[in-house]
Amino acid sequence: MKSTEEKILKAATKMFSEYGYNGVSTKKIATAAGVNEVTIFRHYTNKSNLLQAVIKHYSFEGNIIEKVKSDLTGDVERDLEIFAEDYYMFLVNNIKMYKIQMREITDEAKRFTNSVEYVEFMRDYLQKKVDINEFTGDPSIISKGIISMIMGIFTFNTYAPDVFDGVPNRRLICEYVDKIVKLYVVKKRTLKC
Amino acid sequence: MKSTEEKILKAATKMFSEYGYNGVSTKKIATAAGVNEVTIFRHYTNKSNLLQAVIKHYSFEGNIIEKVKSDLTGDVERDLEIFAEDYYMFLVNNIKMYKIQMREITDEAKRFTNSVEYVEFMRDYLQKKVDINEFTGDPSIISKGIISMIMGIFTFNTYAPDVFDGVPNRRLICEYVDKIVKLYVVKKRTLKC
DNA sequence: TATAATTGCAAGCAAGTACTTACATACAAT
DNA sequence: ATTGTATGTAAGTACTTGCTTGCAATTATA
Repeated sequence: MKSTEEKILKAATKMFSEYGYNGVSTKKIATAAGVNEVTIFRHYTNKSNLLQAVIKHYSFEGNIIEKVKSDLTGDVERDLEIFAEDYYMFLVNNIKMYKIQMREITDEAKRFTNSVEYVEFMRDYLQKKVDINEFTGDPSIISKGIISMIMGIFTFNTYAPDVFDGVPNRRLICEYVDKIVKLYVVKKRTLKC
Repeated sequence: MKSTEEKILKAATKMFSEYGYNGVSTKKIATAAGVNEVTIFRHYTNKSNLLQAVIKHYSFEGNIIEKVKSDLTGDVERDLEIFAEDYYMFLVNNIKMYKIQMREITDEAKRFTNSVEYVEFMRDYLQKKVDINEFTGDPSIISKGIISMIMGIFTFNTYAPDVFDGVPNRRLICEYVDKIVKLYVVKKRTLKC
């Protein structure tokens, strides 16, 4: 059984992501959550505070660095795929928060902080592989390129899937990772796509 | 001297892109435009209609297909750079509309229609180059990859520039185009970045 | 069983919103 | 000089919104 706070938080996340902060009323959020409007104010004081709670709740939920750390194998080629896949799944799983961040967070420094950490972590990983001569690309550029590509694919897929005309996201991601492998990984294996 | 309608349209574009449709009042748009609120209703009937006018006005302004057609040289390597540069500049020049599209257009089919046309045009261009053996990549995948990469770079740069940590957008774009040239262009020239 | 905490309900308030109406003013075309 | 057109001003209407208050009902705890 879900607690009242959870119900409110879940409904708020859904409504904010669909209609935007100013596009939905506390009354509607309450209805969606199946609680009385007053209950929202009792728990979160005011509407703005509720949005902050939604954002805060998300940052604990989606710890992508821990996830990728536990997935990595040590093999550069495989790990590049994992970096791409994990980041893509992170966006897919947090699509509501992605939309909220796009719309409501006005402070740049607080937006996509997960992505900032992720790209730094990937850069450091690749640098180590460069040091032991397993990888020849520029870690800073490659890591930023990978998450940019995935963000772009995800953005189009979310807002204008027509652009891809049926070509699946993973195919595009795989093709891109393949290019990097071909050009910069020392011991290449077979191509995946 | 700008006409009243232009002043309103410009102010509305700015306000909608910054604060969202529901985040700004007609009163505020009027003040920003330096006209009386009533004048807005006389020209655009209602607020929703004003948003439509903003979107419509933009679709005439940013004809990216005509632009790239006149820029293309026939040389694959150079033209790939042009496709990338023109699309990037298109996004930069229309950043306000980009934000409005993200926030306010709920009908997917009407979002990023320019990009849909652009990617089709690029795909057809590349297919011709494949037919005459100047290019060996998959036109459908490569064209979608290019605009995805640029969209991703632009998205991060707009919403979370921290991700790039000072690395310029054009550098990332150039690196990506270089990869495609290296792998798929038959007669390669020198590298650009 | 008694007590405390959580929630629902009804009413309301102050402010803001989109939009309207009526009238006055400025200016350009005839 | 007159007329039509575009704009400003002032006032107001009907509605929504965020938020509060008081009280009753329910549930959990002791």
